Amino acid sequence: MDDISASPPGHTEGRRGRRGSGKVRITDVAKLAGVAPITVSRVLNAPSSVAAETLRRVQEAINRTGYVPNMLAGGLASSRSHLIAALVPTIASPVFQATWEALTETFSGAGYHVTFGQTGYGGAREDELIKTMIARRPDGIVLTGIMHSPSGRRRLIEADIPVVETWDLTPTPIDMLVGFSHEHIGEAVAKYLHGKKKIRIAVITAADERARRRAKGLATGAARLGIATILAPEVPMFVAAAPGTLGSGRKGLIDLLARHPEVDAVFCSSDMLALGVMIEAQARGIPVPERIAVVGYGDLNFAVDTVPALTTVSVDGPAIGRLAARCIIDRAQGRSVAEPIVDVGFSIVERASA
Amino acid sequence: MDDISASPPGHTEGRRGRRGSGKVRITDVAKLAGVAPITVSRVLNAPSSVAAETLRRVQEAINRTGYVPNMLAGGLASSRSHLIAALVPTIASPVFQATWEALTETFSGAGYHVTFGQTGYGGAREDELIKTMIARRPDGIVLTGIMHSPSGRRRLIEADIPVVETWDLTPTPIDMLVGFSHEHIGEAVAKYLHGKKKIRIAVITAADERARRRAKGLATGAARLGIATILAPEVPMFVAAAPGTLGSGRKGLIDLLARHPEVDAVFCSSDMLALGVMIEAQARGIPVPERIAVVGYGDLNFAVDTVPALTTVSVDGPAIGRLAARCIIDRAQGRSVAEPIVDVGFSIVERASA
DNA sequence: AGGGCCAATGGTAGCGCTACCATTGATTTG
DNA sequence: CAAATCAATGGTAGCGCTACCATTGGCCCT
Repeated sequence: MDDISASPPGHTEGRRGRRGSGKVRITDVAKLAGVAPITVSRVLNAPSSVAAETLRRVQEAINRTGYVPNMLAGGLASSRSHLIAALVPTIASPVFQATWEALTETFSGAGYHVTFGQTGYGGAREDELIKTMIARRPDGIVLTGIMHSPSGRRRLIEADIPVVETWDLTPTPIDMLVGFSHEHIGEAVAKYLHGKKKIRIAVITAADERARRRAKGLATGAARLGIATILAPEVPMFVAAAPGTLGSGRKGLIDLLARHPEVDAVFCSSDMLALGVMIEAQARGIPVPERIAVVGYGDLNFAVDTVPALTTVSVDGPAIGRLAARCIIDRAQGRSVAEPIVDVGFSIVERASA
Repeated sequence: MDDISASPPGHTEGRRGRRGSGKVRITDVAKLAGVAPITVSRVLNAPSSVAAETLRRVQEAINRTGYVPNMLAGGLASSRSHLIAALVPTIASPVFQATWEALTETFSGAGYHVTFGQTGYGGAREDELIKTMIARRPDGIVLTGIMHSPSGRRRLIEADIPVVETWDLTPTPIDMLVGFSHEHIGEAVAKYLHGKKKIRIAVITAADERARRRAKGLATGAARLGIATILAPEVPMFVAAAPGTLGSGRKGLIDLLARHPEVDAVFCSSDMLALGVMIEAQARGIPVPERIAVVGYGDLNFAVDTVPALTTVSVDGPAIGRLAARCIIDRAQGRSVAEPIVDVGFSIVERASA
């Protein structure tokens, strides 16, 4: 009872039975520590409910054996997988980076692991992905944008898992929501550029639904102010796979100037596009912002270092991540979520390019 | 036996017993289809072993009930989680993007889901992360770079899970390896710049171990060629968290020119840094490549569109991803892996900047 | 025709963990 | 001082699935 006899750090003692991984299990640790398996479980999941001396003994046994709990088994038994599924267009998009970082960080602090599933910007694999995600029984699901597909919505609702939609706004979320209005951004940019005496505003955008809504907002705002907009056709290259690239920004400006030489301002759907526009402008000797003003979106870390420094739309990405995580954690702990719909807003960061 | 009577698409029939998710289980589907649970399991996991008519009936039952298998239970029972853990510095780094994309794609095609764990560039949380990853019993683990920490190596070996190390080379991998030599890259760049009559080469690098080894390779190569190098101290900002930024590239060049005005070439540890260098050079009226040549690393999608177009080191990222996935898939299927150590090499893409 | 073989399906017994209730002994309370 | 309370621990019975080994019936072979 008080003798913790060391056993050789368990392996190759002939795999037991017909199945099993042949690895250390909770019962092995329990035996070594002279307690019941459930006590080891408590040491791991609710250490405050175990006596100090017992805690010590069990922890020593864990170290001695190199025990690593099997979360598949734990999750199955407790219906808590400690897993969060995040559906994102692509993990590499710098626009969302800060959000996923904060999300991961916040969840990690609460004992959850975030796993990302990539839907692609078209959202084609979305439905299939939701199914495979639900198959792992996550404790929460975070979506990028609003889930539009009815089948996807149904699946999520039937799965009975807390869901947070992010980076957008709708009066009818599936469950919870942390985002902002893309239409309002467009309108605000129109107003901003109007204030800068720009009257012929164009848009260069990647084929992204939310970007398109920002463009629509711009058109609405401009119309209201009585100024012209030129909604350029989508930049044809690089559009599908990823957020806009430097190259498509350059091509966008070339195309735009060919068709509408009178343009005096461009609203880009990402800072990378905006950088491309400015590089092309510089190559052609077009002064920014005097001749053409450029506004980006995302406020990426390089925006402050471009020449001229980029005026851009900034969204508090980390806040979205933190709040989304909070929503799910609160829900998981049985607390009711005070604000199931949060608008984090946005701001226009004025620099030199517009 | 032949009557598939519809039951109301199961929910809210009062959660059974004291536990359980209250959701459709495999037995519910089996009952509805008039078969044993194991047959439903086979429909899902080995459909070719089931008669066509049975297959049809079971699939209809699955659709009717909206059944989504519980992979926690399945994984526990079969010791196959269909999960792959990938440890990466940060998911957002554009340098690795193509690799993770190909990796995810290849695994996805074989029925695996890839989950990413972020170690941070310092690798501080690495050990802890490995533990939590192993707790989910992945069928394979993919590492970015070589695992150096002895405790990490031990854990991985004891876990008895296939491991692939990537993006680097070592004669003593834990298990399998797909990468290339960073030293050789440095040497090749030295040779390349020497061929361009550059004799005072500097390095601007992020605080990344592999980047530092490329710099070392450059020094080695330059020394062998009898030309000078200036190994600049690390750019002090943005260094820890992420790959180099545009801003740190600009700062790097400023710093370098202040201390070593004679510099005639700069090797950057990432294309983003290189872009920053070129922007700063342009702002100062320094002609690239005539006065200073710039070489990047990564061959990111914007490299071809910078002004001047960026000469950079290209690595076949997708190949690394595909091959790493193949290694693990082969191993999982009991096949022996023909080449457990693969050197994918690299190339220098000559454009205008050097 | 009898044996062997194979394709298709099922019964049973776990996988490794935790929820749910005991149970124990020590401590408090009226 | 008996009853009630509490902190600490344990026994039992699953969680939902699949490995393993039958079992069944049809087909081929000699």
